[in-house]
Amino acid sequence: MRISELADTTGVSIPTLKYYLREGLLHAGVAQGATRASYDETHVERVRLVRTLVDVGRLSIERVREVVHALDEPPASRHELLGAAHEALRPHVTPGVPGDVTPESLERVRALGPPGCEHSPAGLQLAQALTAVAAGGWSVDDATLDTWHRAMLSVAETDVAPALATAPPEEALRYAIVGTVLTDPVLLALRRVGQESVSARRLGGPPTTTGPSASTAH
Amino acid sequence: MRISELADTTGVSIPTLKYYLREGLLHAGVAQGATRASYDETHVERVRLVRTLVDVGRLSIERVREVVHALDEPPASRHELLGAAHEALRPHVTPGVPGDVTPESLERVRALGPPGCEHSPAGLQLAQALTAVAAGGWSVDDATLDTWHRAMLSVAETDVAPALATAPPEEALRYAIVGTVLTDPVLLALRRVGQESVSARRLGGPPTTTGPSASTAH
DNA sequence: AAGTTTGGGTAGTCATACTATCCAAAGTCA
DNA sequence: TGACTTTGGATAGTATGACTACCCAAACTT
Repeated sequence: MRISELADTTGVSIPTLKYYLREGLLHAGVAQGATRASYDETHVERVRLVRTLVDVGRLSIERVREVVHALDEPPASRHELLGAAHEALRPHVTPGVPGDVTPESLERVRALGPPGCEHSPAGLQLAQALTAVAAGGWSVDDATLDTWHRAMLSVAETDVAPALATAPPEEALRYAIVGTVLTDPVLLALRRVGQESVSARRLGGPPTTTGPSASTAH
Repeated sequence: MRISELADTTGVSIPTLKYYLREGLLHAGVAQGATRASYDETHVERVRLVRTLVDVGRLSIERVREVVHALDEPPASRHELLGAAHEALRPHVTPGVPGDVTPESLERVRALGPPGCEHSPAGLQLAQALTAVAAGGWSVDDATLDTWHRAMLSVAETDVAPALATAPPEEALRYAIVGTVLTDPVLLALRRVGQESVSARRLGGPPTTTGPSASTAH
């Protein structure tokens, strides 16, 4: 497969592919002479991964580079695998604003999860998120946090598929990363749908603006 | 309060405040002569809102403008309020990639929620997210989606607070927007913490790299 | 009166993510 | 064989977004 075919099948332009090559997001094709190289399915798959991370996950090119480097050297042990995925997908922190966590937030994380979880990438992300909540003048009480924890635990039960345990490391890691990036928006959208349901029930109205006969124009 | 004081109390520089003024993110102060204007608590609060939306929510300036305009003209009815908040917080869609939804995705949304939900902002977001999942070569089966739906419904129960029903519209809308922006990252982090718990239990290891063979505790 | 601050405006900067051009060697088709 | 196309490799340019710098004259402060 030549670069033009790679461009055709992935829908990504040749200059952009060259850019990805330069930036180390895409491994080089097999050189066949000075002006020819051939690409295969692994390149198609990689390009699709990059596009998913960029378009859906809104990861920066730099972050995508971290992800693909992690894929090239996946951790040997199974328990490190999720940590690596979570590390790669850590949320964006705006430059200038410190990504610090308050001791209080860290303590809440410690109280919540299994022992040691406050040192895992996920635990750190939680602590940062809780710190941001407090900094934003908001608050989440312990009962609410517990409810949320249980809810997300039931989500996590469906996430950790057998594939994660049996597939070869690189594949399992890609599975975890792609699955998380693609389904995070689904969960957030389901939250909003749920809010509309609850609101309709509590406030006695339809979820959006119009009546039960649902014409829904606005 | 002069602009320099507003800058001091919010930690945002004067040029940036002027920029926000120009862009319509911040309402003008009360003019007191040609070269003086006074700002008050509403300005402080607005600046903090903008920073939260930008730093935590990663909203573009343009999107923030939409949010503040919505705040300036909050919908009269209570059920439109959540819709307005969800509309303002709709996820970023990359330019060039169509934000379309497939009929299949829309059908799944219709099957899931209350009648009419597929036309609400949240329902549309869900359909888009499901479409992106399929486009990314992933799949979410109906059982999983149902589990997630129930989980997020229990989250939503805690979200729709009495404050939303009793506070004046503008305040209720800000409450909904800020609350959602600040707590979305908490939920996603909890999901990851949950994944590490489940993985540790299933694969028989600690959640990350260290520690004793711990805990199916929770 | 000297110096500082403000509003208002224009213009410049910086980072990110691409695009565009150029070149010479290599392949392709007539 | 020779015109045409494609490629790899390199350099430079563009578009956008979010600020940041500078300037000015009219207040205001001391």
